[in-house]
Amino acid sequence: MTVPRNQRPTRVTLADVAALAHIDPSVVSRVISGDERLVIKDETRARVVAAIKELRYHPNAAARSLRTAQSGTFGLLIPDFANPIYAEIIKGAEQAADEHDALLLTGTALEDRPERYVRMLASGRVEGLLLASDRIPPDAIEAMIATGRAVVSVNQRIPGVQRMILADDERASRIAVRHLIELGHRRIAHIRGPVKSDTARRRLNGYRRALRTGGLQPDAALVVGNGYTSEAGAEAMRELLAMPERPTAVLVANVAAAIGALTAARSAGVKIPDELSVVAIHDIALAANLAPALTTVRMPLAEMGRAGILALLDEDVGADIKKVVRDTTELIVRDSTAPPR
Amino acid sequence: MTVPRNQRPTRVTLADVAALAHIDPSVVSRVISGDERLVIKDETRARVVAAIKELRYHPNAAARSLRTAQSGTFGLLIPDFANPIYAEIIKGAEQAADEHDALLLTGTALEDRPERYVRMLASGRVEGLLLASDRIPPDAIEAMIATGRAVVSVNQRIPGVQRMILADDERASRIAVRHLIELGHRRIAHIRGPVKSDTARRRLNGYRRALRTGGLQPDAALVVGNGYTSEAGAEAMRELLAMPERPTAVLVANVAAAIGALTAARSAGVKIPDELSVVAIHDIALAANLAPALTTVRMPLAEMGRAGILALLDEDVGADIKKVVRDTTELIVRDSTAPPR
DNA sequence: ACCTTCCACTCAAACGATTGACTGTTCCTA
DNA sequence: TAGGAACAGTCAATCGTTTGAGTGGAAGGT
Repeated sequence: MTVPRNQRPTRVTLADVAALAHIDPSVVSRVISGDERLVIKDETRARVVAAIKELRYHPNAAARSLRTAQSGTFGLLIPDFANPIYAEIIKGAEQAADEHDALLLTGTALEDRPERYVRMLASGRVEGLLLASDRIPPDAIEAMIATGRAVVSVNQRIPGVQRMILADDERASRIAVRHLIELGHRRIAHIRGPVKSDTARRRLNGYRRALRTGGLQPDAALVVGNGYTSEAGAEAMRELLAMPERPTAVLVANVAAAIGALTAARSAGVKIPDELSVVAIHDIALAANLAPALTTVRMPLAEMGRAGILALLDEDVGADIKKVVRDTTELIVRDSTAPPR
Repeated sequence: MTVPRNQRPTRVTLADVAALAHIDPSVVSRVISGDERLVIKDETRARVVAAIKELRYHPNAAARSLRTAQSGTFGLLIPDFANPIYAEIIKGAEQAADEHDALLLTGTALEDRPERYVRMLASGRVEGLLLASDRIPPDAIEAMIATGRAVVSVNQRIPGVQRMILADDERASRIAVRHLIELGHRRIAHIRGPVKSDTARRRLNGYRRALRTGGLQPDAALVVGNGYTSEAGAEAMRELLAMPERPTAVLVANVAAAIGALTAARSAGVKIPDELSVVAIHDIALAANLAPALTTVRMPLAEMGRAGILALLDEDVGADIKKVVRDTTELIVRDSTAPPR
């Protein structure tokens, strides 16, 4: 068996196609781009199409990009691929990009090398950047904005970024807490996200507001935690369980933290939901497979990814936007919440 | 507050830098690329560097790419971002790419549009492609190979792809089954992956071989399942639990399936590990947070991603490779395995 | 018979960086 | 003191597409 030696038979170019079709390269270019103003005989067009097919011609992306100053690629920065909520954001963004014939280059914002992403923008490799990570140093943010290209943050506010796609975090918390109050809980704790996180703050606000709306007095002692990781969630749960008067229910600000919290509760022999109800923000497929299956508030993650790409495509880079995606925020009741004993 | 209007002050080019430094563009180019053969006064070099800094010059990626015929970007195709094992592969690949100043464009192989990825290769947008998905139609594979660019499969064999990075799937199964046998199990089942999957087949082989090595006779009735999803795992577990004479232990071919299997067992009221030991292939952070914490065999996922990128960087596209990454394959015992009652 | 319009194309200048081949000084050596 | 090396750069072609501006002939109107 011989390996077909496609040893780069000198790349096929527009000129090759044009020569084969006995026509000027510019016509081939216009045929490919579907130029409306092109007037051409059907027969000639057919010759061009046939030549493209025969030579398996594919336009060179770099040349096109150089000429048009567009790369057809957008960037998306996330903190960690292993966190399933970003998988949802990526899916939404990828699909939206795909629908607009663009590519999506997703990367983790390696804290030590933020200038990589500034370069991506400044060099024109990507036309715009979606920021879904809160770990980008302020000076890198500033440098990104300074490139004059589209930069949009999703799922968070970032100082200096005037265009953002947000979910209604407050409302998500309120929905969750209302559920717990309706079940009869009075002593409701909150495992919150990172202190410096914008979403964590908004979820905390929603938690407080919902308590008051339900006629309960927020108790600062019942707010613990400082992180969106399962380790942070486990740590916070241990803190709650060590309290002299334990809460009967807890809202966890993020599903990753909730996974750790459930594990910590299990280790401590606490029965869920009998002794403690748990509800978390973010619904992912995994939630149904936890023990017990986790009650969650679904957040429009994929929708935010999609909206982010649409915002990048919107050519008006100057205009500020603050779009809140909310339509699919809803409570999904599973087995981790029940009335208090 | 006025928004700084970086309304594209007509892009900064090499010529601008050269003009500011009173030198020829070619010198600037050579300074930037670190050309060894360039002879230049220290003072001149300093002027160039200062001009670059002052203008915030960043070389245009498209122009460079057009001239050098290199894009500095590699592609990685996965079936699904939500599957945590791919997060590991991505991490390894991204880091390796980063170390070589390359970018990684990760995408899901949307079954309906495989030609997108052929185009990515053929248009020169990516220099090489890593295939970690088994859902790519054969004709798309063929078209990719036909571009003459580097294509390497990771974690699987793909017909037509002569370069691959594999893990030792057989060995992973053997390690897992040996563990079960050492615990005293005699009736050991296997929840296998997709029938057409290469890795699933190799894991099945390892399972059979380990049974024989342990003096046990493989029983075809104890091999169930056909998928790497949690749904498939749950379904397979139900099948096992419905058997008149239940197994006392099961090897699940993949951690996603294991998650579903655990859920199904829990729903059926089966105590793990008391009534049934479960061990799965692939170790991910989540495994420690399942109920019970899952015993796994760690596979070198990140290492495969890394090795894949290195293979793409290896310019010799013609040479076949079959590299097995194995160094980190090891058993991680948690709470889901115990001696049979 | 002359002018205009339409048709079906062709021409050539960009886009911005890279790179092999030169050029014009000094300085040294034989 | 002629010849060559070392120095410090300059020149210009090239990568492959896109796109505004042109061109020559046929058809149509007056």
